[in-house]
Amino acid sequence: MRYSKEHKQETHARIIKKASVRLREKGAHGIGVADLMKEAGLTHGGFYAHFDSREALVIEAFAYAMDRSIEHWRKLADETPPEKRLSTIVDSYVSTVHRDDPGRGCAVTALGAEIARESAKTHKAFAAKLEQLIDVMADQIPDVPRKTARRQAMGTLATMMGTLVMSRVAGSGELSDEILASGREAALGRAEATKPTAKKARVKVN
Amino acid sequence: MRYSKEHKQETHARIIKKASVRLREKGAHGIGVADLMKEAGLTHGGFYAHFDSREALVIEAFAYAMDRSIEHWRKLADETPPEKRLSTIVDSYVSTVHRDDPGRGCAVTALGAEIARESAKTHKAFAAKLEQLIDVMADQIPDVPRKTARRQAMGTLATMMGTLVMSRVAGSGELSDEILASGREAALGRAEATKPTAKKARVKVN
DNA sequence: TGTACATCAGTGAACGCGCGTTCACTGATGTAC
DNA sequence: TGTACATCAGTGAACGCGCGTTCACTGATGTAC
Repeated sequence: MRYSKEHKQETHARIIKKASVRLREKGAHGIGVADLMKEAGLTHGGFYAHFDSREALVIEAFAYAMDRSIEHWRKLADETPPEKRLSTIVDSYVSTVHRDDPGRGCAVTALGAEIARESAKTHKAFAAKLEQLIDVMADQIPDVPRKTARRQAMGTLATMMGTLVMSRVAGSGELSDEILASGREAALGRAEATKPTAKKARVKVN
Repeated sequence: MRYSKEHKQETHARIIKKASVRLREKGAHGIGVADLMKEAGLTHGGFYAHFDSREALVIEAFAYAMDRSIEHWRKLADETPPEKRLSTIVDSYVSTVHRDDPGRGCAVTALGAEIARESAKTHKAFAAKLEQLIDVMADQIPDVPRKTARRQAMGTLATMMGTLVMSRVAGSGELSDEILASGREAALGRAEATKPTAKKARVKVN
């Protein structure tokens, strides 16, 4: 063999890493194979030594992005006392930093609607990673049955993601900041509201 | 003049109407000018008698879709007693019918992430319509100051939109249905929680 | 009312361009002796 | 250790195709007389 196995793997990983950033920034169809390879310091011809097709790269790059999110959330949770874990994740997600840097942010908000229209293969891969994301979120909700935690996690995630999409649509002015603030409040308010004591209080008024 | 002014306007409207469906279904870049014209029963050459560019059509078609949403929400609200208006809108939005028919659904969930990457012109048009959507939503929240209503509206909208995006990413199986149920609960739970009495109860536990 | 002309929405061929993919080739490095 | 050979990651030209846009033309209908 000309190059060591590691060499090829390293190149492969580099392509995916750079692509995962640019695809989140520009959309699943917003950047071409040639430019993606250039990002990795290569020419376009070598692409097919690493991937069967452009679509295969999109799938791998997406999975990579989702794995980084999952990893990031787990790390945030590890560094935070249990009762503050959820709010720490929400605060880091629903932020101007995240809004203004989609390339290193959540792949669901950046690519979700587009991927939902792709081939069944791409779609399936995306759905599997979303399920993992829900699980990590549910892990941060203590003192309730798993089913409740998952339900809670889905609701909170939906608020977080919807907030980010809306804030990006709104640009980066006053309205956008207002949306972020409202979304943060909505996500955390509900999180608070379903803690055991809070839940009791909420039930009282329904 | 060959045709009456009305004739051209009718054709123009027909192109936009059909395009607004197909663009929501296939994405802002998912269908070409020729196919869009075919949808309207025309050939592609005539396109530029109606629009300066493809982008101009996307902007008009998007605005049309948003206007239909706004109209639909207002109509739903008119037909519903005040205290049930918000939940009626949420129920119709966070539904399998909406999830499975993006072409006739909310343009923000279908195109939001994509449009956020477009030219400033497109982006601005989108942002203006989003603001209107927030206003309509805020109109359905009675008994609180306008500012609170708007904040509440943004949070609820974020949950609704995030839920729909997530459910579409999840496909149309069990997970997807679970996401819809959780999102509906999250959106409505919060709406309840911020009614005057509920708000008081929630403050108590914070 | 009937006829000649002007208008312009709509047609369909053609354009230039960018994209995903293919392919013959290169040359640095691992392997065999 | 040194040399000849084999491998294959990476190169860059070329391909076919679809797309947005342009343009010369058409022909149905409104208008002028």
